Amino acid sequence: MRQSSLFTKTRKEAPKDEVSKNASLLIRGGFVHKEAAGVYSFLPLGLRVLEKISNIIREEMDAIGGQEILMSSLQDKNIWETTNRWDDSVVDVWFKTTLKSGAVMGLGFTHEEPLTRLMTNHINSYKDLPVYPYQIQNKFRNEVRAKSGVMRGREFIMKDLYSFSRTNEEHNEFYEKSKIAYMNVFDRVGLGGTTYITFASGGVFAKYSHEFQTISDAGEDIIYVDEDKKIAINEEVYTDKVISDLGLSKESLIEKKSIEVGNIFSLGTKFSEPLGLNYVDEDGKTKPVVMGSYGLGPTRVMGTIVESLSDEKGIVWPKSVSPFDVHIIDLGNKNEEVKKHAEEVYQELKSKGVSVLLDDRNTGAGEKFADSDLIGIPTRIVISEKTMQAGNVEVKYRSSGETVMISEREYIDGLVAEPANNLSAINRNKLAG
RNA sequence: CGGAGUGUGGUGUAACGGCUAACAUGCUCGCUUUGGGAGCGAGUGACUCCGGGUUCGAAUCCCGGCACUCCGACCA
Repeated sequence: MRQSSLFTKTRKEAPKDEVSKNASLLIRGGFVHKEAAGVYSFLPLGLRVLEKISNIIREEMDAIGGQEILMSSLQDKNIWETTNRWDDSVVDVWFKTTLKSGAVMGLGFTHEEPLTRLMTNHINSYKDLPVYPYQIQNKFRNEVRAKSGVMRGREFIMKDLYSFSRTNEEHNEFYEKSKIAYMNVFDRVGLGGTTYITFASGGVFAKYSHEFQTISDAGEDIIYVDEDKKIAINEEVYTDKVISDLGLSKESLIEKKSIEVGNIFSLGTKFSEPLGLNYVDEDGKTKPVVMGSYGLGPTRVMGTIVESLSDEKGIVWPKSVSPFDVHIIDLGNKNEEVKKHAEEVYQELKSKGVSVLLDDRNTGAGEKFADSDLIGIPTRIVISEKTMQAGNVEVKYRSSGETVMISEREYIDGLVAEPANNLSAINRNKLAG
């Protein structure tokens, strides 16, 4: 894409009412637009990042048997009354709205109820199980206090997968697989090193639920991390008993602030029983389906990446989620030869399947560099009189700041487009096993 | 929901109760410049969040509302 035609502009200063680092940088870079507290629109650059994150999640969910669907946001109140989750005194984050007829509907904050009911149309026999539908969809939560930029919004995007299994054993098997899939996601988006599987309160059907917590000062949660075992305990269940149950010792646990980027729950038959989601087993008996739910928010992941990986100059996107692979800086404003050449390199890279943002604007070099740092594309290529005369390109890596002069031909020929699906072999094997 | 704070051109700021609401940035035009937000000049752009009140006079003081931010509580 040509930057001259990109309708968003960067800003030197963030609006004064944006304090959080993620919103400040995302707004300055032109990734998002704030509509209201906790409500953000995604602009071209931001949407590209969001789609990349979502696609990574899709690949990992599909790899463990997920089937993507898209459910409605408007929710039928009757079904939520069945499980006693309609009343505002029980669930205080509902947005509710009234139809012309006078009927009241809700805007979904999660989807256990409607999906469970939906699945009664499709699950009858043990032969129909297990099954793992998921969606990536806008969720609405009427938070009393939105905060931290895109991290805690009133409208946000969430991937929610629900598992439907015959037995607890079958459920547990999938539950363990989902942990691997989740860690794959966080690895791939660049948060692997700082994200921990965290034990949290489980509810009626399981001793624990599991959260995926990324260490960050911008976080709202407190967890206790065991660095060696790569697991953590949420403050809410941090007791001597839990520590010893998990085979950990207090001495090796370090208190950290963290961001909850995902969580998975065993639901047992909490929803299948009241909503009548049963199946006939091999023995001819009717049994309730065993369920689990698995949440992961692409918008929050995006915010967490910004919080974790940005520096004083701007964002530093990992390649896997960057809006573009390469940022070409064309310094040939007054030199048609240079301009033309930058255009040629742009076209050639595009033809190789490399996604490129070409800064062809007629502005000063300093502004181009500053914007490039802010936008945070991992690889920057500078094309100028200097580089052209030498037959070189200057390649600068956003994360390290390292600059190399390299033969242009050699560099272009060496570039290979990212494969659409780049699950690592290691992760593949883990899943196969 | 408790507490605190803030609302002034697109953005960031200034203005004792008193002249035509100032400065920077952005944007437009011209010239200059071209490897780190460069320069000069000319323009453009604000019913000072909304509604009342006090006053000869309100961006400024008072009341009400709305919005936003922060701290806390909350976060199936």
